[in-house]
Amino acid sequence: MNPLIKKLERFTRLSDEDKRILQHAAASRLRNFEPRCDIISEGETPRDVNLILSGWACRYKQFEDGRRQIVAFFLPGDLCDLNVFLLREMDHSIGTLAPVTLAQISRDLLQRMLDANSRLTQALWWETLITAANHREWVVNVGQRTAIERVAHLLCELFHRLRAVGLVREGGYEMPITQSEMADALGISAVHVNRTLRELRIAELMTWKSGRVTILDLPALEEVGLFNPNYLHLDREGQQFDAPGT
Amino acid sequence: MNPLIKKLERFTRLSDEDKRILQHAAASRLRNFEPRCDIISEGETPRDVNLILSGWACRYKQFEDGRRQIVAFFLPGDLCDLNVFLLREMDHSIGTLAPVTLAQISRDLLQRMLDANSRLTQALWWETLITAANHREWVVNVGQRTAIERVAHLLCELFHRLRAVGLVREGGYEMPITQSEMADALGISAVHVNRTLRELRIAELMTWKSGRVTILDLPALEEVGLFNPNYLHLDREGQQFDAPGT
DNA sequence: CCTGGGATATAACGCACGTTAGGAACAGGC
DNA sequence: GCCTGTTCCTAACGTGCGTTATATCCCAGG
Repeated sequence: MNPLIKKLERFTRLSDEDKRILQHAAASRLRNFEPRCDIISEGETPRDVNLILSGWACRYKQFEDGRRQIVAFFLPGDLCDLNVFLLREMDHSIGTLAPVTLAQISRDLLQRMLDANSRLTQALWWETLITAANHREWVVNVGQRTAIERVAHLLCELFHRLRAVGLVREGGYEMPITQSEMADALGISAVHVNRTLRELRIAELMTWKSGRVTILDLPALEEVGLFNPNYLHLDREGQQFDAPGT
Repeated sequence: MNPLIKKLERFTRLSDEDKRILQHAAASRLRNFEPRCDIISEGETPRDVNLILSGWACRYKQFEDGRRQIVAFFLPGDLCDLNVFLLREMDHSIGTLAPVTLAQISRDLLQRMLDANSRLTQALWWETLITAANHREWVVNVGQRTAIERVAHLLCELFHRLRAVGLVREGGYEMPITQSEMADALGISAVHVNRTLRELRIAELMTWKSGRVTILDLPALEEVGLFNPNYLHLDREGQQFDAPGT
């Protein structure tokens, strides 16, 4: 099933018509990308909204001297993103990590979807605000947390987000990235990521081998990472829609 | 003049009617806040959209152990923010730094403004996307930059943003926060902020005394901070509006 | 004028993390 | 099977920044 529908349904009730429209959009212009290649680069003008159907991608910014910061992960069901409507040029890049299949939704089609359906408009507003909330938590993560707190926090975030689209099985999930990429997301060195993972492994909170993470003790891991899932806003919200202005 | 209008006009042309509506909204329910108090706290349900008319505020998140991360500064003309429409509870707090005057715009009024005027709707979309872009740059700032790069980068950001609303005079601006608050925004200690400011002062790039920052050499400061203003999207954009779907 | 309290300034010391280096494990190609 | 490259893992050493402590400045209040 379309992971975007799955995700949006956590937030608002979608009619059969809504789902049909989304299904149609997701079927438009499928493309496949290799791992570690750019979907769109900083400075380019965005043309389409991309909906990730499978695989992992990320937003990142890179300095000329080679330093790189990943500022968000894209998982199946994520839209990347609505900048296309408004911003003349990308201020960051979007690249794949694992092999990705995505649907390119043209600005035109999306505009027609929004014009015709105010519930979808609201749902996409919601997506945008959640993205910003996620960015804020990442600022906190790299700004205040210690290395072990950061690693634990990220593992918890991925667990919750992947569970929301049905990709957690047997208490774990596929983790198709390298420790070095994780380091770029957390603002610490790859060596220190490795040290930190060892600590978590020894504490029997999680394991990570052959591309699969298993969470052994979620409450304990959340405690280590000072993790509060409220910023993901994954519980059903948005009842406000039906009665705006109360 | 209303700083919000000034800011939005950098992005799109506003009709007299648009301006009248904005002016009206900004006049609704004015409130004053003392320095260092919360406008809305994490966990609360937002009721109004607040438009900062004068003074400085910030978004922040705080841990129980006292650590705090400021994730964004609000300057005059900033809206804080559209979460009110969609999110049931705040995942962060908004508090003042300097004394603040703001206009509380009710959800009701804002909804009517948006329904009646698609150009304003687009302009607020734009505001939201810029907010997210700003958050991303802050992730990069705390994740990758060294202390001196962070300080320089923040000083440059403030310079550009304040200039956009007409608050830069004689190559400098009012800086109504403490070094300790700056430390919370940059993810470094207050002591190290002080050390770093000394370096910038000795290099004759800037001065900061009695609540006023003067930028002595902007190009050099931008170079130290690896600063690229593209993420602020302050140049006129949004021509796409008038011909969506091209 | 003096006094108190917060902000700024600077120094001394410690540690969490970065850097460098190298070996082990693993995957893909032939 | 072998070769080659990438990722993982660990150890040793260095450093940028945190912590603690104290002095100084500045302004508001009396």
